[in-house]
Amino acid sequence: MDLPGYHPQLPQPLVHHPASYPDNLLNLEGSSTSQELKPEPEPDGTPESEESCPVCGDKVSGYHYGLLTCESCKGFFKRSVQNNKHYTCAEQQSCPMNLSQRKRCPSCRFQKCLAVGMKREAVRADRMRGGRNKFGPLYRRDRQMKQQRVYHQANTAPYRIKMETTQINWPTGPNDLHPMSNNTSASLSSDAFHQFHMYPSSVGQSGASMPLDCTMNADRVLTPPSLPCPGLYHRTFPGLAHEKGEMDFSHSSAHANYPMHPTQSNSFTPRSTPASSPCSTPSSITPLSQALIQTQDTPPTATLSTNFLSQLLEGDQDESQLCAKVLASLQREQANRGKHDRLNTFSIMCKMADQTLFGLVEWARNTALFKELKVEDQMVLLQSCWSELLVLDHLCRQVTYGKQGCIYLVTGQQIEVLTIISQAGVTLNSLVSRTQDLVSKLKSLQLDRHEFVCLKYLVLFNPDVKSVQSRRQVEQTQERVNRALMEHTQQTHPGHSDKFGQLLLRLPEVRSISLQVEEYLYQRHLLGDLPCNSLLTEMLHTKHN
DNA sequence: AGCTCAGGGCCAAAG
DNA sequence: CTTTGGCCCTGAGCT
Repeated sequence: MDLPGYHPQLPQPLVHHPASYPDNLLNLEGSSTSQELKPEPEPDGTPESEESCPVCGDKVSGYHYGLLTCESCKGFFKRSVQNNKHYTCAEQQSCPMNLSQRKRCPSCRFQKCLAVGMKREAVRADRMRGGRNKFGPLYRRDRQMKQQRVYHQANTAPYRIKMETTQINWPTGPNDLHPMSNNTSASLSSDAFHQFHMYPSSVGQSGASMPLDCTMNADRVLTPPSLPCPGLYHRTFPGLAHEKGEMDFSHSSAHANYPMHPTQSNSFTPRSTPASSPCSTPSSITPLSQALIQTQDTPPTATLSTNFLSQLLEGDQDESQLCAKVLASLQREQANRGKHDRLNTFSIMCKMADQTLFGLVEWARNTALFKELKVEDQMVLLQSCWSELLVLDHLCRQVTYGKQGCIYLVTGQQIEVLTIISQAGVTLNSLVSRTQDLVSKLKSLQLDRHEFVCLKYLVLFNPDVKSVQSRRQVEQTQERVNRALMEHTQQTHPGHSDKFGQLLLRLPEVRSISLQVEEYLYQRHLLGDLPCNSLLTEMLHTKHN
């Protein structure tokens, strides 16, 4: 990836680089990618013919350099690699990529090609024509699996449920639980998040139920739910009780070996948020402005303190409250829906992100330094860095609570990374992988809470954002936070003189991941997969407009 | 031997 | 002039 230089302006969550490419190609590359962008797989047994290119959305013409792409992107990628092109983006490396705009920015197009999984090594150095490359057998296996999937769909129609953009089948036997089995093929790989929950005890019998609180081990066996705060998830949780066992967020039993949030409490009463009822918001008030307005009256939590760093930390969010708030919102959402109108997993993830985002806006608005800015500046800064803040928030959660090999959700639930990697599509896999790599680096740096908050500030107070009016003020805040971070790392890690630099060096990757997240979400948004009138969609719209 | 299909080349069209 | 993208050729691997 062509990472942007460090602009403390830059972020979301999930991603992996297949360790040994050929073995992973099957589910992670071609098929899945195309499916990620495609509303419905074709039931006629020739799904590829109608799939859309994961780079630009055009019609695919076959497998090219690792995955199904269109002829145009095939040619573009080939020329780029053969001629050793080095493109530069005139914007912020986040140009929209679709059929009509793919020619505008070759830099972003090439980056997207790489991001979705096109392989440089598949372009022959010797330019020899014809023949088969080393990926041929994998393409074939992938295609076979797709056909099996179509066959499977046709034969399990009564148990088929529609999940986000794909058709998901319940497994019908033990073999179906294998990652390489038919039901985990292309259609499933579009989004890991609706796959690793797909195995309730009454498999195939209850299409409406979608347990979100269970993880699966490497052998695809359903394991007990992994929840950090059992009380929050249990039926007896205040405000969440009596939602019936079929509720996705409450039917699991509490389990003993959950990590606990250090400040976990069951007494939290969820506040209502705009995002909890997005469609009731007046059209003239956008979710962001509403979020800004709503938090306007909250008392300042950051008072000028002698210790600048402590001041920065004062307004930081309480993880357990956020967790409860998100859960409550999701519970309400599901409760308001009919039995056959449950949110699918992708929508649930979007709701989680949306609530998290709202919390981040709330955090920003409650900080003394941010309050000093004009509302217009607050808006543009948040619009510029929201996804980076989400990524940083996710990273912080992983470093703080995450267990090795697991992704820790804001709801306290955990997902095994291997499960995602074995089933997710290219984009999601890439995101999960990159994010997990970053988590490892940050863990090894022994990042503490002060440092995370500083990174959030550095990202938020970005003087390079266009149309910032009080640029000098933003710049000064950023410099001040920068100094505070440097001094803090020198004090807490005197033997690790380069920790400060190492931390800053992680920010370009945060930005790069965030851009990939935005692009992925936007594609899903174009397919109508994102909940309407949410803060998340507003942010996506703002950038793409 | 014939078929498949992914990589490479060609070239008109577009910019 | 360069870049794009549709079309066709090639040839290893498969049946």
